[in-house]
Amino acid sequence: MTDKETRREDLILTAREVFFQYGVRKTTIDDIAQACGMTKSSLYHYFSGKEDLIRAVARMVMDENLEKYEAVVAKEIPLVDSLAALIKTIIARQKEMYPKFLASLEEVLELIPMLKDVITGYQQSVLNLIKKRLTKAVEMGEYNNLPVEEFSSILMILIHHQVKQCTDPSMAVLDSSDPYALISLLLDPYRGTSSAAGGSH
Amino acid sequence: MTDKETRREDLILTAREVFFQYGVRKTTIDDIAQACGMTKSSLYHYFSGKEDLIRAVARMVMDENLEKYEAVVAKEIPLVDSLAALIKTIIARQKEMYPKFLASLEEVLELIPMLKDVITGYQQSVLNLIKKRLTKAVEMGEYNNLPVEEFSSILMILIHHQVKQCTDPSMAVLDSSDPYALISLLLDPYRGTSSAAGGSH
Amino acid sequence: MTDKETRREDLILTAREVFFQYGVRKTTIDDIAQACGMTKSSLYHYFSGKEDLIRAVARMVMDENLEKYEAVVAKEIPLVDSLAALIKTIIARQKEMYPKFLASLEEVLELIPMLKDVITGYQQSVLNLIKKRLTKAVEMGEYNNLPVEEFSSILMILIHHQVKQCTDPSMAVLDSSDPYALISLLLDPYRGTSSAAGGSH
Amino acid sequence: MTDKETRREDLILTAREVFFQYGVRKTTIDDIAQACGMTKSSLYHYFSGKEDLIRAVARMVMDENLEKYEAVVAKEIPLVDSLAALIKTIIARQKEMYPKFLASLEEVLELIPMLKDVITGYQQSVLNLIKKRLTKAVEMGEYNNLPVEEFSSILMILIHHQVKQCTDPSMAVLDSSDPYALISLLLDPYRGTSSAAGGSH
DNA sequence: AATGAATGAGCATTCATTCAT
DNA sequence: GATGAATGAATGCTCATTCAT
Repeated sequence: MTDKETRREDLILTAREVFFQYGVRKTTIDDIAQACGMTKSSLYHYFSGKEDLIRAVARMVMDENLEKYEAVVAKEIPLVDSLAALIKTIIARQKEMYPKFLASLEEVLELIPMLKDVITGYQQSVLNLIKKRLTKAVEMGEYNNLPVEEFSSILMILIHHQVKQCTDPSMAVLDSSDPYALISLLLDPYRGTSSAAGGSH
Repeated sequence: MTDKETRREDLILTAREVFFQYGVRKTTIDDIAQACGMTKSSLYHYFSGKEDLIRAVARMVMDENLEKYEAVVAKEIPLVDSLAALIKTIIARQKEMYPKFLASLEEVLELIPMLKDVITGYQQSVLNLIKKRLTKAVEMGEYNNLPVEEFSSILMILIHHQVKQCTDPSMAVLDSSDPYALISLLLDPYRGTSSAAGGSH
Repeated sequence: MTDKETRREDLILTAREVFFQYGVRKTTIDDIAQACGMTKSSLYHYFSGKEDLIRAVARMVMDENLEKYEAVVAKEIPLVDSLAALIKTIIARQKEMYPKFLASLEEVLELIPMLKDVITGYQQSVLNLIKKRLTKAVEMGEYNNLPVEEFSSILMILIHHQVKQCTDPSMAVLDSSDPYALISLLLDPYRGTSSAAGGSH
Repeated sequence: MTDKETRREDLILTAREVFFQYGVRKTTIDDIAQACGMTKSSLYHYFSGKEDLIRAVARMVMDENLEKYEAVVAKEIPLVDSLAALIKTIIARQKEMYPKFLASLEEVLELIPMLKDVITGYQQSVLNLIKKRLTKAVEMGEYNNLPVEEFSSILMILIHHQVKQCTDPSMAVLDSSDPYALISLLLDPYRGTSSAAGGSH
């Protein structure tokens, strides 16, 4: 990686902070430049414009996230634990780094509609992670008659919501204190006779 | 109601149309004034600013909606039918009148964070509608062991998502073609022995 | 004319001064606003943008000019005197009001290509003025065998050049001290036997 | 010529290409640097700034042109042919190499008013070429009573205009299809009795 | 009650130029 | 001799809001 590319990566990191602190739309090129300790014009040395900047940040965030989530789901633990761990990871990631992540994604779409494919692809990837995990659980006989398609989506949506809630607790609709309980609640009716079905919670 | 207050109500109606056609952020005071057949400045006689306008519209919309939703849930039909009807009503309301409703709510929050309480209250009201209906179904023995709290929230979240999807189908995660089937899927495991438990679907 | 329209006309007059002092491209909206004693934003109350402003000024200038030129050519004097008077009028107009007139017209075209038709039309109008006058002289037998088409164009081009020279004397190629002599030089070979052919110079 | 000077000449050649492809104003230092296969900063080793660059290119272009034009006029052919050939050469030069030449010259003047002397000198040189040729024709008895001064200027101006037209046909005022005919038209009245007066057209 | 007029703060982008290495 | 990095100044346009009439 050249010097310029390295610096660019650093700048993306900084930009990410700013974007997710103020939101994508309210963030000025000037804001980012200041946070980077340089002038607006200098920033244009590394990025062709605000869109380029947003695109880069979005890509970085999505890549990082997917990598982490895949690692979590890959662990050999019971389904419910696995999903609960996934939720916790996702939420932790938001809290730790991007308080306005999802709100921003929607803003991003408004500013750069062309990014829709990228974002949709990202969401599909997360959805597929869940789907694969459910399928595996069914194949191993831990669950019977589980409508994998539907439950993948339902879980995805619930996760999405909990992530949002953790960003803005005042919007709470569903008590997110215990993801494990929530998942159990939904999946228990389909639990198989296999002794490995439940989690170790 | 004074003359001024009556006029104000009319203006709110008009503003609502404009807000939900262009979205809250993109709508300028000028847009609304024009639609109201008056000038920007005149609008300031009735509203203290854009925030006041948004607040008023938001309140009106929420009140109207709640009234409609309550009427739907009040009907004496099986639970699943009732909930499916609610979803359909909510979605229909969006499509029919406010194609950008939800997007706008989020924009609103960004522009006027102080409105958060109002919106949260609205969502709690909808949630309570669902909770009451579920409770009633349980009390009537149609469902057993149904965790009302949790399922109210889950349903609320899924409705929220489906409404969003109907606005922007490209973001689809869960196939929304048949709300009835989805609800059945979730509630069936708790269906009681009572013959009235299921819907007439 | 409403108050706003009157004010607009005033602003156009001021804008004209600024445009032709600094040139169209170098003139900032801010420059004009300042000259008008108002702020940028206020100017946008009267004009939709820089293009609108330029368009308005261009129209005003062309209309005024054509009116004056037509009056000059309408006078019942010998051809050479008539044309010499036209040249003098055009030049006087430039000197008196718009030191950068022609340069600006070209800048205008670069900024707003859609104005090309308007400008071309203006030039055609001036050309037609000359053509009509030549034709009349031929019909009255003052000149014989005069190729009207060609000489109209040639005269037009020479006028164009002299106007340019008067703006920037350092670019002088043709001594413009005596337009009358120049025109005589070109037209004399075609002078008819009629005693009215020449001018009273 | 030192190494640096040689390199400078090369760079001027390249810069010329770029200037006349995009026009002087729209050409950025970066554009030229890229075309030269170096960076902006490096260019500043050879030129003190954009002005220096423009100046150098302008001088080169003028020198080249004058050389070519002199060669054309030096040929021993009838006057009208000679002038027609000159026009054709000038126009060809524009079309072949610098589609934006004249526009650029005017842009140049706007950007660097100090270049006015240089350009004026160039135009005087071309004018002198024409004057010399006319004088020679008169001395050889091909034309009588031809006002050399005036006609030199007139021809110069018409050439200038035709060159412009060939760049932007929409601005056409004078049909440029046949320069020969135009020149004949102007000069014929002064043709001498000498058999060599006319052209071989 | 209504309005025309005016405004200030805000923003993405471009480009010639400088300078340390 | 070459370059990457950094910069400052410039510019057209938008919009919520205020105020005198």
